[in-house]
Amino acid sequence: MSIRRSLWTEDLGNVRPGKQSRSRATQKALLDAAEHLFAERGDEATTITDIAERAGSSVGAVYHHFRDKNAIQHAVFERFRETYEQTVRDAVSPARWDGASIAQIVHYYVQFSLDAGRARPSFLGAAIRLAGSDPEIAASLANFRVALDTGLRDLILARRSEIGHQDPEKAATYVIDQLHSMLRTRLYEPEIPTRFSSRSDDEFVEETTQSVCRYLEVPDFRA
Amino acid sequence: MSIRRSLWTEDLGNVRPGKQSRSRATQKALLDAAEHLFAERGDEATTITDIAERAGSSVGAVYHHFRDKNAIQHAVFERFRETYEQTVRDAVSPARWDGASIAQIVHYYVQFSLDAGRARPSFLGAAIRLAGSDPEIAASLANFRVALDTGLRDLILARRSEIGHQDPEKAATYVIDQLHSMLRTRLYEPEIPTRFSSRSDDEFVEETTQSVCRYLEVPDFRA
DNA sequence: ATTATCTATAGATCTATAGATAATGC
DNA sequence: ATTATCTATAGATCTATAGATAATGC
Repeated sequence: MSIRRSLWTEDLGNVRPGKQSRSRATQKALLDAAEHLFAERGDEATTITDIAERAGSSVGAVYHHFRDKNAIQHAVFERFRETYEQTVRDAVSPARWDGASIAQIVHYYVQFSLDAGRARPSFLGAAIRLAGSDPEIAASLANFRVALDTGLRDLILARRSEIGHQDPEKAATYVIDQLHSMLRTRLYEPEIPTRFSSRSDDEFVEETTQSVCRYLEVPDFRA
Repeated sequence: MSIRRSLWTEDLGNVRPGKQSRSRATQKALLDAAEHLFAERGDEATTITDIAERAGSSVGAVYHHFRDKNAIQHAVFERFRETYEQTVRDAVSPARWDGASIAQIVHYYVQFSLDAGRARPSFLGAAIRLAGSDPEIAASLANFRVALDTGLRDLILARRSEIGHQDPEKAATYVIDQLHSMLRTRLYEPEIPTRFSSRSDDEFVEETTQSVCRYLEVPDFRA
């Protein structure tokens, strides 16, 4: 039997809730395929046939599980969001950084971000490319960014006494921009290589930490 | 009469050399339209009809001037390249910075880049988006980047005696990455706003210069 | 006479659906 | 009996061309 439209129109989800164990496997294969293709060439250059082929499935199966192409895009992003939300919350939890200096926070935060980005390059990569053509996804990603930035900012400003810079609020904001701009360039923009990209991650972490510490005028103490 | 294919196959150009004065005006209108649309939504989401409409022209006219869609993309990039090449060469010419300190170079270079980017946002924006789907354009843009980075690096290392950082080569490379990552984020990535984007360009220039000077350990002297 | 432009449309490509077949689990 | 998958294809959209009409400049 073919898809009953009402099922899709009535509920708000992007994925058909499966009733056989096969469903989950197929859905995962389709989402993995879509995630990689979106990250590599973007959503517009990716066809339904591409996704089905890469997943070792068929076009019909795609439409059994997802209402339309837009639903696939949102499902890919939704999976990213669910996984990432918790990670971000953990990363900037004050408890995690209890007793750490600003230098230590910066050092380990950059290191962690590089490791996370390298572990699954398509993950945030797909989300960033989807945000380019879908305002709803862009808005959701922006919220994430605000949560992450605010968390980091609070961590830094809680250690305000370490800071020599005459305007700690402004300086903390600048530093967060610096970290995220440089991390994103290093991880997700291979089409325009940077000078520093030939150097190791360790050197990147080291120089970034030094740069931030000297700008904020905090002691570079990372024992 | 319709297009003679041989004209396109034989020559290597992307644009038909016009023989009437109308030609130049139509070509400019088409390239302007394409540049803006490519910058806003990317090349894949832009149709030939979109370009013709925005230029106040017709689909037939587009194909009179350009071999195919790919030729339009390359022509847009080519126009960017010709204009930008000279600007970049001027910007990093040693003569221009004769007698300037590192602090002054950084300050005015960032200021100049912001002004140039704001003056014609679609310009580099279109080139960056085109690079995402065209390896040839990506390679050309990468060459640009190398020329610009090398020029800046030479300017900084020619003032090596000002630098306190123990590894001037590494530090100069890092600084160039920092400048270009942050400029690009600030100018061309509106889908993911940054914390600092609510602050003025003047503050951005000021904090960037301070950050660079303190990291390099050069005197922040900008008289 | 040549060059530039327009309208209309053929041909290619992609999304989404129909209808048939295969697998699952009560 | 229900759910999942496949193949084949209708319909929409986009690129590129054909052929007719209008403007230019020797």
